[in-house]
Amino acid sequence: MPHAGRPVLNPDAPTPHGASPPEPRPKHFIEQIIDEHIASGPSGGRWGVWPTSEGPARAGKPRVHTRFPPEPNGYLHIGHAKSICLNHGLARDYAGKFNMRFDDTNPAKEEQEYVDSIIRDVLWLGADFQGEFGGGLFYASDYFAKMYDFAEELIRKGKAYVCELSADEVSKRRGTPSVPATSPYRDRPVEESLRLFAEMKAGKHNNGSMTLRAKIDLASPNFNLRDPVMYRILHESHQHTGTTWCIYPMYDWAHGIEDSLEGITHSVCTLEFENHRPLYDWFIHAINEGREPANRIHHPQQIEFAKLRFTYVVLSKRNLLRMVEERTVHGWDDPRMPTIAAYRRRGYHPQAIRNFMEEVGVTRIESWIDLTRLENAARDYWNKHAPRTMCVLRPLRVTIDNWPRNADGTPTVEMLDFVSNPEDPAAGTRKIPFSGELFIEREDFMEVPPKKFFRLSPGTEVRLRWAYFIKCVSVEKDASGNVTAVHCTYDPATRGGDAPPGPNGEPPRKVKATLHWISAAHALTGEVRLFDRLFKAEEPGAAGADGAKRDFMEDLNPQSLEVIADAKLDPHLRDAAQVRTITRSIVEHGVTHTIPIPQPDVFQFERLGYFAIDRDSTRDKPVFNRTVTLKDTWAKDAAKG
RNA sequence: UGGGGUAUGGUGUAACGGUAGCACGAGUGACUCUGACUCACUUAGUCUAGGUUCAAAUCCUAGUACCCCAACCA
Repeated sequence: MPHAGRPVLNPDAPTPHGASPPEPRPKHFIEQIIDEHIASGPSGGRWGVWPTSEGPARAGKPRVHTRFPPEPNGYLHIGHAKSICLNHGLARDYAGKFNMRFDDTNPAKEEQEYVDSIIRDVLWLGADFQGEFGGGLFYASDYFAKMYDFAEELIRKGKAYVCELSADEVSKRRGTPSVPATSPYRDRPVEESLRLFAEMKAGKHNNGSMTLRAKIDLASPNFNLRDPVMYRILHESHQHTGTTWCIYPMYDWAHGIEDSLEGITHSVCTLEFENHRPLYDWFIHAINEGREPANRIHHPQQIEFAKLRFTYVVLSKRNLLRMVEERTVHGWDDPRMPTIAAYRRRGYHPQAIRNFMEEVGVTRIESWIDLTRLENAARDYWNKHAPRTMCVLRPLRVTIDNWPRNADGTPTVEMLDFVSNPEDPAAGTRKIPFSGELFIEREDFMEVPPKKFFRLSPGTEVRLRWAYFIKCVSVEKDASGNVTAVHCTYDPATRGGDAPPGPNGEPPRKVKATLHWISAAHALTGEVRLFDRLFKAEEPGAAGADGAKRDFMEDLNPQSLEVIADAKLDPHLRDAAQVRTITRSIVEHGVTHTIPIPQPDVFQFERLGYFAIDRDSTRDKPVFNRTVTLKDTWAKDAAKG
C-alpha cells in the first residue's frame, strides 16, 4: 500500500511557487520506519506510548525519542545541521522528544570551547533540546560509572576480557578476511580479568598497556566484531569529569548504552556506522543476556542515513581543524568556512538552512549537492525578509550639471523616499539624501557600450533608484584615458523615479536601466568582504586523472576573499546595522545559563546581493560580509559574450 | 581479495508490480523603478545484460560503477 504523505507541519518550509494547495511532502524512509513501528501493534507498537507523567501533550502518543550526539572535538558544520534538523524534526513531527548529548568519551580531543559552541549552534538552528520537544541535555561522561558496571557484568558472563596486546600487536594480529585474528589473553580466567580491569580503573597501569575487549568472533568477516576494544587507558583530564577516570569507553561500547539509558527509540546516524550496527546490537544483547525481563535495558534501533556532501567543500572536522590551526582561514567562524558559526556570521538565517535541509531530503543514497542549492535557500529567505538599501562597491563619481546649487556653490540636498522592501509593503519607506554629486557603480558605466548593455553610457538616460532620470553628457579622463568621472543632467520632472505622462496623455517615457547610487557628501565609507568558494576543485584532495592523491590544501582557491576597503554605503546603515544578540537559556544541574548568540542584521544592497554586518565593525567604519549575490543574468550573458 | 551498502534528467528526490512525478538548474518569452523577484512555456532520466509477469524503476539472475570497514577516533 502506498504511504500517504503528511502535511508539512512547518509553515516556513518551502512550497512550490504558485501551487495553490501546499503539496504534502512524501515521507522519507525514516518516517516510514517510524510509521511501521507505530502500526506494528496496539499501544504505539514497538516502542509503546508516552506515560501520563509526560503531560497532556505527549501522554498516550507513540514514543519517538531521538538525539543529536556530537563529540565536542570541533565546531559543528553544515553536515551536522542535517542531523540536527532530522532528529529534532522527527521529535517535533511526532510530538516526541529530542536530546542533546555530548559523546565525550575521548578527552584527548575534546574541549569546553567546543561544548559551548555546539550548544550555541544547536540552539541557533532552532533545535531547542529543553523546549517543547526537548528531552534534555546529556553527557556520555555522566554514564561512565554505569558503563563500568555493565563492563564488569560482561566480564563475569565471560563476554569480555583484559588484553595486554599493544596497539601495534593487535594490528599485526588483526588477520585478513580469510585469516582470523588472535589474542593470547582471550581465555584469561574471569577473576583475573576482573582484577586487572579494576586495576586499570584504579590507575595502576600505563596508557596503552592493556585494554578491555569484547569476546565476540575473531574470524568475523566484519572486522568490527573481531573482539573490539571496549576500554582503553588514558591518563588525561576530561573537560567534564576531570581526573575521576583514567579509562575511557570506546564509541561502540558507549554509544548504545547512552541511547539505551536515555530511552532513545530511533538512533539515527550516518551510513559509515552501518558496519557497527551488529556490534551496537551485540552489546545490548550481551548486557541483557541472563537478566530477568524486568531488569533488561532498553534496546533502541540504529538507523543510518547518507550524510550531506557538497561539491567544492571540505567537511571533515580533521581538515577544518587543520585550516584553523594553519591559519588558512581566520578561525572556525571565518565566513568562508562551512561551519554553522561561519554561516551565521556570514548572514545565513537558520530558517534558510532548515528549508534547505527539507529540500535535499533524507535517503541512503550518497550524493553530492551543489553548494548553489544552499545559496538559493539564503536568497529565497532574504528576498522576503531583508530590508533593501544601497551600497556602491567600486565608486565612479557622477556630477549632475544642472542640479541646483547653494550660494556657496555646494549642491543642494533633497530627501527622497526609499522603499524598504518591495516584497513587504508593510516595511514602508524611509528617507535617503540625494544631491548633485553622487557615486554610481563603476561597472554601470561604459563609454563604448557593447550590445545589450543598457546601463549608463554617453547619451543614454537611466534611472537612479527612487530618485531621478539622468542622462550622461560628458566624461572626464585621466592622462592614460581612464574614465575618472562622468557628467550628467537630470530631469526634475522624474522626481521619485517615474516620468510623468505626456501633455496629451501619451504614456510616460521609459528607461531600460535602474542604477543604485549614493550621495557623495553623505556616503558612509566602509569595508565590504566578498567571498568566493574556498576550494577550486569539486572534490578537494581527490585523486586527479593521474590517480595520485593530492593534499586538499593544494586545491585552495587563492581568490576566496576579496576585501573592498572603501565602499560607499547608505548613511542610515551607521545606526541601522548591528550585530544583535539573541539569547537562549539552558538549565544544567539546576542552574540556568544564558547563552548569547550573535545575530548580524542582513540587508539587500540592491543589485549586489545580501550583506551581513560583521562583528569587526565600528560605528564609523562598518564591515559587511556578502552572504550571497543576487542572481545576475547580465553577468552571465556578458561572460558568454 | 572478504564483508556491508548505493545506483532514476545536469543536480537533489518521488514511485512500495499498474500513467516515470516534483523541486533546483539550464533555455525561451512576459512582466518589472533591483538585468532581482514573479509568471508562462521548453528541456532532459530508470547503470548494463538476461529472465519472471498481461504489466518491471520496482521482483529474480549475472555483471558494471561508486561508497564504507582491518584506530586503544567518533
